[in-house]
Amino acid sequence: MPGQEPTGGAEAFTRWLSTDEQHLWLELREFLSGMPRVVDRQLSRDSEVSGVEYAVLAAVSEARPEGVRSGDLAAILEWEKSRVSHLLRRMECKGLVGRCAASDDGRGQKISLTDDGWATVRAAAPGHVSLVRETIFDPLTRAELAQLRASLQKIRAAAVEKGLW
Amino acid sequence: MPGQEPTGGAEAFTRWLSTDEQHLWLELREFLSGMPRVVDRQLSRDSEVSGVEYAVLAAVSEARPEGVRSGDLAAILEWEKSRVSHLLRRMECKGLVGRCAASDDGRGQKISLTDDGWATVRAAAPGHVSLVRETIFDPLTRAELAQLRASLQKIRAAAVEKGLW
DNA sequence: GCTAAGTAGATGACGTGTCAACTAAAACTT
DNA sequence: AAGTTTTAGTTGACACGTCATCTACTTAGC
Repeated sequence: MPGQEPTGGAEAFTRWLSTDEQHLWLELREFLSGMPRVVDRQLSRDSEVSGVEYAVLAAVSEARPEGVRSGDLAAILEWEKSRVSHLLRRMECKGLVGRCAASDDGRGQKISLTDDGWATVRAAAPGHVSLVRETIFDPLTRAELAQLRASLQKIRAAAVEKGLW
Repeated sequence: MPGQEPTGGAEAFTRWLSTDEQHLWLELREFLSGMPRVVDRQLSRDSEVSGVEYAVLAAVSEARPEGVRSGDLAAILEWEKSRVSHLLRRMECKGLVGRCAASDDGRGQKISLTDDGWATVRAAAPGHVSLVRETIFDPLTRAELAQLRASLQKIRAAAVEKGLW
């Protein structure tokens, strides 16, 4: 539906989408909004964390044990710093992560998991991985997976080139 | 990073992700969070609407001219009713859509575009379609597009089967 | 050393999505 | 017709992401 000529205007040389293209774009849009919801739902049904919280827990759990700088976390996750900051505040309130002042830089903190954070990520990981495996890796052949990855990379590259990624 | 065994636990028979699988899953996650942002950014840079607003405008613009029921809108967009309701309220404030009581059903309203809504969607459509074409349809071959669509459908089907879609 | 520029991160405002609870009108039941 | 159940849609609380702005520290230039 969004991709078709809006009834009435024929002003410019826009190459509107064909019916086939519209179907794919629709499928893609549904995938973009639906898939994160699926991940979220599985996690908050089977554990006490949301998808984004899990991403943070997992990232911190894989960093050096002294803790990670919140800026590094933002880089790893490819998120905005403020997004990380907001989320860390909420997660600190829940007792999932702890912050302590960085020794070398008076501005930053080292983020690390609390015992609760560790317990939570350990409890959540198997279900999460199973979901990913059962929805992504099991239904597709190796060739399809490779092709999928290549296509996503091409799309991303095109967006990067337009300066919008 | 989320998909690997959380250091320390070897309790259960979880089939953790291989390095290759982790890379694909990472690519996919970046795609899931990055792509909607790309669409959003293009729209709010070149017009006065967000991605979700555009989706509503486009959907309403293609419905019968008397207007659409908000529930139908939710079905078309595959959104929750409350999401549609919230968004319509905001869009009504901006003067993009109008509501009038449905003649046959005292509960519902018919949603339709205001002149402003029409002008907005007509102005935004070409740029939006160009973005989609240039990031999705131009970089990929017909075969890749067909394959992409098939893969997304398989993934979605697997999620539906798990009752999480 | 002192000022200027840059960096780490926090914060507030705002738009957005979700869930659960709610209101009111249909539709069904007997 | 009165009561029950569905259905349409709204609302409020809350989590979340983005943007612009702010503070405090660090670094570079002189």
